[in-house]
Amino acid sequence: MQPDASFRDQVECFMSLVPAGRVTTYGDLAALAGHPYAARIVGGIAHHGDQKLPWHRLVNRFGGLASGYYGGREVQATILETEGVTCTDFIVDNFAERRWQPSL
DNA sequence: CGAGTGACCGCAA
DNA sequence: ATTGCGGCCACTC
Repeated sequence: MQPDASFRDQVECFMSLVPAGRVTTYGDLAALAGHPYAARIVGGIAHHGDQKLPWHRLVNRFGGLASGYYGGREVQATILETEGVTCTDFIVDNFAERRWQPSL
């Protein structure tokens, strides 16, 4: 969270802080970056951002996997299971309890 | 610089 | 209950 870090940088920063076995929503990341209404930007950036970041831990507010994820949703689901997150029909199981939050 | 786009969110019909 | 539409903001071309 550098002062000169752009919205995109802040999102990527929080993203890298997300622990394995935990997921977060676009809206939450956007709000953490300081723009609660920029949830779409997070997704847009993600597609153009670094695949090295845990984008697979990004889900919509329903806890469902994103559509059009790099490689395919099945890949993301598999990765999430590898992280310790169980998914059913591309939906994170116990999403409410698996949702990661920075200061809560 | 201007316009278009986007892996979303929320509400209305 | 489900479906459709608009809107906010930042990033890309």
